[in-house]
Amino acid sequence: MSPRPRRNQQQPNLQEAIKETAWRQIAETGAPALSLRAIARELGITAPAIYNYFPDRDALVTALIIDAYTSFGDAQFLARDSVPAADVVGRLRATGRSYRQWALDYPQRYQLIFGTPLAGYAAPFEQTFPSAARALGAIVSVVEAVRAAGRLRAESFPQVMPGYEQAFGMWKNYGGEAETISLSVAVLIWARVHGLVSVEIAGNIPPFGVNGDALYEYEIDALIREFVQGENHV
Amino acid sequence: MSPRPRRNQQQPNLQEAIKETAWRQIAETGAPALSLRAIARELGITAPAIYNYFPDRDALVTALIIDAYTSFGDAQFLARDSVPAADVVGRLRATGRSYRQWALDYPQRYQLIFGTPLAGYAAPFEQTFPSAARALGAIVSVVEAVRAAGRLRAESFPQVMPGYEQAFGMWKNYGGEAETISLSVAVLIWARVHGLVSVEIAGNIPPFGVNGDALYEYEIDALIREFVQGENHV
DNA sequence: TGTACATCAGTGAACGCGCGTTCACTGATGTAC
DNA sequence: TGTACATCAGTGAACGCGCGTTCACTGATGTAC
Repeated sequence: MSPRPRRNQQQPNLQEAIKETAWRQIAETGAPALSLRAIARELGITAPAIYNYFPDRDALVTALIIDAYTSFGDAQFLARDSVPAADVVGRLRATGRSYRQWALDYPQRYQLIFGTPLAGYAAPFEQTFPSAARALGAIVSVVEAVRAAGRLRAESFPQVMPGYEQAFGMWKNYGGEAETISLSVAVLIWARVHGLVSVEIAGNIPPFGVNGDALYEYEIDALIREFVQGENHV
Repeated sequence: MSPRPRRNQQQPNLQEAIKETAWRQIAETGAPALSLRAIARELGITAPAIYNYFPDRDALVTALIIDAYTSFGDAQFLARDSVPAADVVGRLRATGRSYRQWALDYPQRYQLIFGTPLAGYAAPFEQTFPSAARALGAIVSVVEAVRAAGRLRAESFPQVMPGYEQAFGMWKNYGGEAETISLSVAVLIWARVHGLVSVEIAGNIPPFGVNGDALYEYEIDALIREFVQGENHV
């Protein structure tokens, strides 16, 4: 009962080809306009063939979202782990930089997971949550490391919101252990970083271009100045 | 040649009724799914009747965007002007609070103007720019007032990006006079505020609820701490 | 090596749907005399 | 006050389109003997 060899020579991995084509279309016409028939057309197959790989359109979207979170999380952890664990500030900086870089590299993916939700599509929570929690867990882990090193300055930071206690409980299963205060601070850091990045990506104002680098670095410095105490230049 | 009285008793102002219905539909099914036929159905008229008020679907969307910017700008200036001009910090605080409040009051409007752009729709720049510049000009004017009072702390702030010089030139026609540095700082402030608000609105994480107030106040305090010097409590 | 058979990825026709937009029209409303 | 006329907001039918999804099918591929 060995697995059957591929039959289609042109598209050895149709499942992947479908997703790649979907991303290209999302980049061109936006996620809401994603169309199975258009994907099939571009791939030179007929639309029903897609149903051999995804039960329906929503399942394809879900797969795209999970892939995006996974790719994003990979980039986050790769950046974090490129700096020695002892250098907590360096890790915070690297993770923050990586956040923007990934968003600039894959703006469509970024918009799909963090932008306006798709109309008529509700992401199945149980399916997407693990990859989402893992991805956002990188920043949490870095903040937690700052706290564990006794260098988190958050005395005046507002208490985490009650509604988050439950989410935080689930978080621990996928995103790793962290004190509540670390999660709270991470939410604010995430919001700041997301703000700059989404403004830069959305295209509602002129692109930041190279100078976006300087603005972004300034913002990361401001975050470190505000939330980290002790020698900040390693 | 006096204007003709209304003929339709049920809908004395159909143009407005169309826009209101459009907003309701955007709230329910998202802006990309906005449909003239669905609007007509809800209003009890036929779809072609809409063409007496808007030349096509895009024109309706443009009108909605302009209305949203206008409403947003009104709220911004109302908040700003509720504080005496001499109290520059109070004005910054009031404008910042108003930003979030308007977004929470009208999340669909907020998403339409600041969220992911609509696929296949390109806002006609000349039509939307004035209301957009005016609306965002409120924050700029407040930062400029801080600067004019000699209290803007922005020595280490990165220079404004070259691509913005042109945009800034146009800005002055609609958003008012301001030094380049004030615009630069305003962009960052806007990005921070937008980050928190869009995270809160998008629904990708649990809602902040009442505790969002505390987090938002913290963020405004942080901005004032960072960018304003002198006695900050008036 | 050769033949009969099972698998199953992809096809092509068809379904019902909602969409934006056009067009000739109608009939109530208002105006001119 | 009464009548003929002009206006024009809204109608209803129709267009061509693309969509997601179903279904019976086909025919190349692989397997068993």
